[in-house]
Amino acid sequence: MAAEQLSPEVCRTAARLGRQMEFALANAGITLPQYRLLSLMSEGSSAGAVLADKLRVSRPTVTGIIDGLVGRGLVMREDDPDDRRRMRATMTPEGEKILRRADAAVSGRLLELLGKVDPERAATAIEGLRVIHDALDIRREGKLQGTDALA
Amino acid sequence: MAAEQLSPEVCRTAARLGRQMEFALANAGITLPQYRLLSLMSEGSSAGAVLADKLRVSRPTVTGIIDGLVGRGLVMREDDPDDRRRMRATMTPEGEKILRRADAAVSGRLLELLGKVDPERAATAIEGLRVIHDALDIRREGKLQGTDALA
DNA sequence: TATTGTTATACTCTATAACTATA
DNA sequence: TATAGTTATAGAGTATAACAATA
Repeated sequence: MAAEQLSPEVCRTAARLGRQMEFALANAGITLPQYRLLSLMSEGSSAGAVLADKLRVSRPTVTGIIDGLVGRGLVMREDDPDDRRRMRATMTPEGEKILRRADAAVSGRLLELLGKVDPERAATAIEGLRVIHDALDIRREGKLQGTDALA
Repeated sequence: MAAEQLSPEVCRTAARLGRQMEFALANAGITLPQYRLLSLMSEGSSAGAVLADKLRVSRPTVTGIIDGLVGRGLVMREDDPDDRRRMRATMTPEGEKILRRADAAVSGRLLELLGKVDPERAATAIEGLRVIHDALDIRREGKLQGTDALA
């Protein structure tokens, strides 16, 4: 590191990568925000406010994404018996199936992409994503301390 | 590499990263698609069809993004004297300024994020993005061979 | 009073189909 | 005929503000 500011190439790569993901996911029949939401649900979160915080989107946005997923039979809305203001979203078997298909599509796209560079460098790219994963999780925990109980 | 399929964590990280970029760019007053388009223009492309191919979006989508940027004074539309069907988009000084601000915002967000992990691992993450950059560019050249003359 | 989720509304991005102007 | 770009239209994701129900 030690860099004061990252090169534009590196910055823009993070932006370009997202479009590649959209493409891969379209083949799996799902959008990027839907993929993010299903991923989060598969980790155990379900209450709307928690999902919104973790995804860093507004609550109406979560309502909309869940509407779409419910409409496609990938998610079900349930009442929370402990607090009747709350909603709980749970994945249907179809939802779990499509999430696995989406993971495979993204994996395929990344591997295809990295197939064009030296294998050692490709390994660096994958390890780099793993690092970013850890950084995002550390950050999420920090930001959300105190609300985790709702997950 | 050698992996048959990448772990869900790695796949989903690529999806989550995009949302982080949206956030950083919002602080700079720009959207992710606008950032992608301005980035591409700063590399020399300007004809609409070429921008659409490189961004991998439809031509009407490019029209829309440029409409927004023109409306904000960040881009100007010009006629191509050589072929009057064609449009050429050029960045205004404000456009260049906001692109630099956007790069800085993204850089700041990435560095802040990676500040939470071991410096050596952070360096791996940045190097990984550089690898992905190269892979994307190699792919872009392959896909667009023959149309490059229009850039 | 505060919180959860939804509704109302508006804007951006996205696509496909149809159109105009030019080649 | 073919290509460049736009318009028309529709759908998804995004936000803020306002609301109802519950705590």
